[in-house]
Amino acid sequence: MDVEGQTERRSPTLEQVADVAGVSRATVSRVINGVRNVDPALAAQVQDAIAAIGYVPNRAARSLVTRRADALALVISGAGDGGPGSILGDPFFGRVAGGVIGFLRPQGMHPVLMLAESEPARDEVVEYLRRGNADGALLVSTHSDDSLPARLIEAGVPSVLFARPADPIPISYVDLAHRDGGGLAAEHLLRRGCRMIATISGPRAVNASQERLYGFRDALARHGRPYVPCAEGNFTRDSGEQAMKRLLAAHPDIDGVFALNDLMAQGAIHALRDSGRPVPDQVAVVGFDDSSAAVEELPELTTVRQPVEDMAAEMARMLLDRIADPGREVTSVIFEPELVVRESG
Amino acid sequence: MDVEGQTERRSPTLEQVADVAGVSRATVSRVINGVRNVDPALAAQVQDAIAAIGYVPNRAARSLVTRRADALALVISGAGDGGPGSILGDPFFGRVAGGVIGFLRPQGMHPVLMLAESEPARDEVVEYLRRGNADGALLVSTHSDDSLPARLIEAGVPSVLFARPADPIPISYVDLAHRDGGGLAAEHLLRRGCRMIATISGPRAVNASQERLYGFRDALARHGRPYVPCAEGNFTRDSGEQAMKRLLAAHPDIDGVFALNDLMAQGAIHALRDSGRPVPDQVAVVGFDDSSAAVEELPELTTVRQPVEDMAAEMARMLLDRIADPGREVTSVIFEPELVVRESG
DNA sequence: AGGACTACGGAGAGCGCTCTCCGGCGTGCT
DNA sequence: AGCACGCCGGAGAGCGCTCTCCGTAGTCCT
Repeated sequence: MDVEGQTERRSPTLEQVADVAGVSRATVSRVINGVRNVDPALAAQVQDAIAAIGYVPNRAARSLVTRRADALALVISGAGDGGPGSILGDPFFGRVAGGVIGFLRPQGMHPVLMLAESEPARDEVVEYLRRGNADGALLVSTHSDDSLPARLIEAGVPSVLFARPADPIPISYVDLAHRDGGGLAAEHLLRRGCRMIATISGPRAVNASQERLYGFRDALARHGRPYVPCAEGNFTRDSGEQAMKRLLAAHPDIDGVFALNDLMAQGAIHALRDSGRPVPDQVAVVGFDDSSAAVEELPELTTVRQPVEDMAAEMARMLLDRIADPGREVTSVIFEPELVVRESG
Repeated sequence: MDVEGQTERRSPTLEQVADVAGVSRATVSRVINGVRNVDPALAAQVQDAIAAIGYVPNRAARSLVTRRADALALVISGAGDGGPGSILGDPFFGRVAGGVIGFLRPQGMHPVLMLAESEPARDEVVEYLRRGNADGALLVSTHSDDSLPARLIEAGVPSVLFARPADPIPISYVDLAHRDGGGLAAEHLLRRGCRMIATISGPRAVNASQERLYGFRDALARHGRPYVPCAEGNFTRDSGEQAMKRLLAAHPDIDGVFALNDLMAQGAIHALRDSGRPVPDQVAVVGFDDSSAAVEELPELTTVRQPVEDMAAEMARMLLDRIADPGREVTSVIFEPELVVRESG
């Protein structure tokens, strides 16, 4: 018993296929990659040989010569405090991942999942990509002051962002017309006849939050409502509940609330219920995202839909384009939000 | 301007480092990989050269000779109906991914995320792994009749399962002592003095569901309660709500409910509230998992905690062990659940 | 002091694949 | 009928790295 022989059972190589098919390596390679015309009879021989010995191309060998990893990194950057799990638990990332995978899979690619919630973690992401472990990065940042986009550009790694960068750097991105979304929410609340409208915002550092708020306030201002009270949350359910309590303490007559995401909207609804203000009868609540959280709890949320899966798929498409042609100009695609009216407002 | 020159700006190679440092490639390789003793003075020279020209090792070249991809696949198998997003939206997978990443990252590894919710998708997973894109698979199956574990073994891909396989196949896994968890829930409800106890189960095909139920019923039987009504759900919030309604219709006097996961428990609570039975005052509800859903909604759930992150980390550890030493026997690690008492029961 | 052993750097052979270059043959045009 | 061109298969040179093997130098034991 040769122990070496046991473990060294190697998978068949292209050369073996060539031997079996009675052709050269080059021809086998051409058949596999579909480049140039190969005589149909020869091609069939090659295919038979491949099937006969169960050949699968070796990715490392191919990568070595093509200088492509045929892999993308999906980087969740600027993640929070509660360890790796906390951020991934957010259904938002599930939607992004789902959209990315849905697009990539038909191309035989799969994303490498990376978290970059600390500075050393970000170093590692850059290092990983520089090594050629992936051909590019899909970046989902939770903080707008994230250094990663700039660092990736500097390292020459093709990248596409989900949401525009805070600083003007030459990088492609997809984004939502957040202001329009805020406007949609405002018009809806106005249409419902709300008189005392308040908002629950996200952290100031989050650009999307600012934009939604801006669009909301702007629309209200255009209807002669210059002042909108605002309490700051941090996108968690609990923070929404706390924010709502603060708002109620200051303005007991609130009859309309715009929360900048669904989770905070749910929290707000609970705070309202606790204080004896049924939703939507006394207070209308509008969320943002149309995440799964919007329909998981009653009343189902009226919310501004963000087509996250489509945006994620587009992001992947843009990155693939860019990898195929690195010279191409950076681009951006902005998606339009949509109001989804349900029970809460 | 030579266009070729533009795009062909290649990253420095080990050979260039060797030239700069005035040593051989082998020595540079030894310094980088820390094998054998290298004269400290030479090692320093090499390190300086690496820093000077910004060298990073090429992963493909290394993989080619070491026959290792230094990557693992995290496969979510048997996923459901609602497209890629639906399953990833489940916070459970976020916890698994978080646990895996938390363990893998310190080793410089990152999981490749794959979905295998259809037969062609499973084919692709096998193919992907056979190509050597990853050294092994971390498999999270939602259905016990999943063919993937067996196929991966057959393909010689080192694999570790989250939850034991339905059929006895030689594969390593981590799992929870689900029966003990069911027992914990039963004893808690008994302790609370519940008289009419019902259960909301998951799909029959899910082994974990059967086990939790078995443990629950067994504990009840030991206390002279041979019969426990059961309505079947499918682990979604809505199915829990529907199941609860069916249970109430058949047994209006229910005062204790054990739902086999938190989401269904939340749904049950809503159904109970809608029917004018406050939780926990009239009916005690116990969930399972201690997912983020358990505390996102009021009342916060009394539930059986499953240490998913720890289990996922252990799974990664086991897989790495197995890859390092393929001859090693398959093993299993069973985690103990823990009762977390909150407001709902 | 001589021999054997250890320590450590260098040379060189690939790992499995792609791709350029070359050559032979068949076809169409003059 | 001769020549040029296009089509397609084969040969061979690497891609960047690791690792075995070898040689030299230093060390310890008898």
